[in-house]
Amino acid sequence: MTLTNNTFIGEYAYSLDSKGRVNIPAKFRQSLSDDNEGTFVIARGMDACVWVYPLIQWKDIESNLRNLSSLSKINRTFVRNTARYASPSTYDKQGRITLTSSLIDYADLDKDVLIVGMVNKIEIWNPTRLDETDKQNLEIDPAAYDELAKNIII
Amino acid sequence: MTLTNNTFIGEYAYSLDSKGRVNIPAKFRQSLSDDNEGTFVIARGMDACVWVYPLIQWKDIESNLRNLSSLSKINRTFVRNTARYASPSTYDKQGRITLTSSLIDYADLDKDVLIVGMVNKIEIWNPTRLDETDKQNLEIDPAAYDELAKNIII
DNA sequence: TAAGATTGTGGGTAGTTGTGGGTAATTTCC
DNA sequence: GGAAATTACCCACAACTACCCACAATCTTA
Repeated sequence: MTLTNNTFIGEYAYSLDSKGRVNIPAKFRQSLSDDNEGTFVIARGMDACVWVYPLIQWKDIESNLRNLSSLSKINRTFVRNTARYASPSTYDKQGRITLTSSLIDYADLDKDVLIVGMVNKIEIWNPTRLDETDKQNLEIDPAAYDELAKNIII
Repeated sequence: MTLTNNTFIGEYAYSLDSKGRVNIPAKFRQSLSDDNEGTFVIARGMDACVWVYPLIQWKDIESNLRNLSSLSKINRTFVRNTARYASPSTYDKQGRITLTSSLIDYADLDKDVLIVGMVNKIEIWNPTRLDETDKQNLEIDPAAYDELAKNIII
């Protein structure tokens, strides 16, 4: 039942325990290729959530960051903000990763969390924050959204 | 008799059992190519129904989503809304797939369901909801049909 | 028309998955 | 260098899911 390697879809309601651990859904783990070595890289999301990349995917991002010249101010800022809060996390025998308290604070995570598959990465949300973000996104220009949808036949 | 591979037409009245399983019509299963690995991807429909894609069809959508950079907010929203409610489902020896309770709620499914072939995908409806949707659609602007006629020969 | 094959539906069971907590190893700090 | 705190690893259990078997209704074929 594996789709494409290192690809994640679906939504799961899990819980963050007192030690800062969250389960990675079994379906996501099955999709991981071996060269990820059971390791993810967790980072700040652009929205109020935690981004979780499989190691392989992150290495790709790293090499892209490497190509951004630090001569440009926006590049420096972007690279700094991306790299600064990122950290690797290997999952235990039960399939859980440990989040840093800095990221738990950033995403405002409590006991109940939502794990969302974002195709090439995973998002961890406080359900309330995700609701709020959803509502804000209703204000997105429908024309721009349609334009995007036009290029993808669903 | 199979028409084209991975192509679905016709309507079937089946039932959703207490475990959330629905049968995929035998005719639909016969049309599936082997590279689908007996797997569908179920997702939220644009109407109040469940969309069921053969794996191959979904992989196409997935690879389009993969190419959308998450730097852009509209891209993130689009990927999230599409991927979030999707989930793979392999059919069992009897040819049934299991629906998630989230999708059963969304489509307001009860025991009796209607399976509708939509050419490249399958729809699962609550019969009452489909009736309602049909009635609303009678009010479609004839001009819209004329516009459609430009794109398809029937 | 009758026998056989196929198809749709229901339910039992064994294995998997999510979650909590305990203990040992490691790191930090005085 | 040693105590305290933190982290990593392991075990246990309850809930759930996937797999299997059974049977009745329908369709096919001779």
